[in-house]
Amino acid sequence: MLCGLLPMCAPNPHLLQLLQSLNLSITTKSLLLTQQSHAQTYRLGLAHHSILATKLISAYSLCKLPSHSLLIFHSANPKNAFLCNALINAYVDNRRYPDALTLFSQMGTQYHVSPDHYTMSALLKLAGELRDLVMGKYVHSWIAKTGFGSDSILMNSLMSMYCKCGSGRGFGDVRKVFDEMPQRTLSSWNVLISAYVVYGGSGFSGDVREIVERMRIEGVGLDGYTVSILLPLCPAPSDGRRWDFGREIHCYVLRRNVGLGTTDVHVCCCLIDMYSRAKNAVAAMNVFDGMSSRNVVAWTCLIAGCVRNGLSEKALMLFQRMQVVDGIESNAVSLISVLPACSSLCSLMDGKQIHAFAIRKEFSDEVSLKNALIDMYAKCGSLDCAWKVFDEDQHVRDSITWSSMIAAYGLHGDGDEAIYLFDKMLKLGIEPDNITIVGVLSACCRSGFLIEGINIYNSLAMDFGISPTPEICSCVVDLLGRSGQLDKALEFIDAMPFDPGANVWGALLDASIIHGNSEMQDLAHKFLTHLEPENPSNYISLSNVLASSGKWDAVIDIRSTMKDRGMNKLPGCSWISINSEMHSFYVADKNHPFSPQIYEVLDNLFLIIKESFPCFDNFDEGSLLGSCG
DNA sequence: CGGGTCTGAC
Repeated sequence: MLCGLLPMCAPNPHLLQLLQSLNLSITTKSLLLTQQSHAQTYRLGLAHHSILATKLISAYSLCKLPSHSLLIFHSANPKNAFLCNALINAYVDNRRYPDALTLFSQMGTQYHVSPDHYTMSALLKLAGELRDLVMGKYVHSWIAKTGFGSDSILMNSLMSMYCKCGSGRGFGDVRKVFDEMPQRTLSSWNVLISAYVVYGGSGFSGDVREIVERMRIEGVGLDGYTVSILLPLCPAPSDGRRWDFGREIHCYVLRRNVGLGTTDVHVCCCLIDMYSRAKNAVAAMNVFDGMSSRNVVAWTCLIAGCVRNGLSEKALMLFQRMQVVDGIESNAVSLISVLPACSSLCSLMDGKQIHAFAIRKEFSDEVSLKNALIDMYAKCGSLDCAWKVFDEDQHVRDSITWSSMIAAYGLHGDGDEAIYLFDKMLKLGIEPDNITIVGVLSACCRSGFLIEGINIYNSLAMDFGISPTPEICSCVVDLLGRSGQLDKALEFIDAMPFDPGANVWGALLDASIIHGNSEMQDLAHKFLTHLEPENPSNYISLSNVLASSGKWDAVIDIRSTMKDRGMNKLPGCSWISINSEMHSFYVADKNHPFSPQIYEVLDNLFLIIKESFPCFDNFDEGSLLGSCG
């Protein structure tokens, strides 16, 4: 008997080795390692081993293969709570919620296993995902009955559930659990702060600051999670230039080696993103350069940051380096992030290359990527390609896809197609949002469709339940203004439910310039320079108008005001790439070798425009050139 | 030497 017992008690070297290899599979989420370990269990005759099976269920779940987890579950007998809980979690993590529920209900009846507090933790996660407050409260009462209220992790799960299921009064429940917990961990504080972020509106508000201050008083330090929750709140809009919480948190990270300083990819990504939003591209770059290892998210953070700050060439260069230097493949999100760089450089070739990569990687079912491609093609001048992307797979479309294509037609001056598509979208029962409306209204503006535009605007509340946004209102002002109804545009501005922003006055200024209304010009200019005293474009546009009508005294006034305030307007520039050669043009530029021929075509185009659009009658060539500045 | 909470790019 002794001989038979000994091998059971002594640690089995094969078992230990397999456990280590499985732990590695789990930390690296490697399918290959998981499969190798799985094969080993058969070779060593350990396929029924409960501990190995539990680990394998988790490992396959992390590789997004919950069906494989189920096979493992079936191969292990008898069932116990470890196996059941691991499989329920595998289902929840892979969004197979009905399967998770079924297994829970079968635990007692079919497998004769009693649910324990780990099961309840899994159920809380499930309730949170399903926003099922009834299920969540069921677990809460189970905890109260069984006396597991001192299990901090379970209580953290409970808070997290209330946060997700809350709908309005959720925060009160989160707070109550937190206040009544006998023992808190740092994670408890982290859940509390994320709940404040969910319910407390935007920014580094007073409530959040209060919690962080309380953590300081109670001697609870921040960890990588805390920092990742707080950084997206910085810089808060209310911070202004008074205080820089983002930088303060960065200093804390460096001082206290949070997440081991610059090795925590999560923390670094949040820092890069924070600095990018604070318009500090240099600081973002420094964080990136200091990272010991980078993944696709880190690269994408930096690329998106460059795009956000107008560094499009840099964004494209980084995109290339990510793949060539670090050997990291881009995913759908990184492609979506880099596409606007192609748009702002009008680089159709770069955009097409990214599109080709997406096709090779079979990302074609990612609707957000499709939307980004439509937008890119439209902005790079290829309406045809935009349409092809829109048209190809009719199942992969959401309301943004429609909005993007409508905006694309608007951008290219085809108001008819834009309105046709808008109607088609409505007929298919797809709900427009305020972005869709801006797209279709600006299409109306560009094509001079006053009646159609106003009709859409008037039907917003009734037909779509959309209330006007500042952007929508500025479209209406543009619409009325361009068609010469300047007084109505002004009336509309007075009746708007919020203070008109710079884009509203800008639209009115453009319209009054087109229609030669100097009174309205002055009014719009006055408000515009009041709202944006530092924007040189606002002065230039008026100065150009005054110059074209020979009012040189007024021009000198404006120019000297600009000089006093140290304003410099970079001259506007257009460019086009023909046979890989870049041709660029400034206003009234005559430096191009083919300048005479180019102006001849321009003159002819101008005549055609004048004949086709009578509203351009008040427009002479001088003011056309002038307003291009 | 098994299963559970909180974090990132569009």
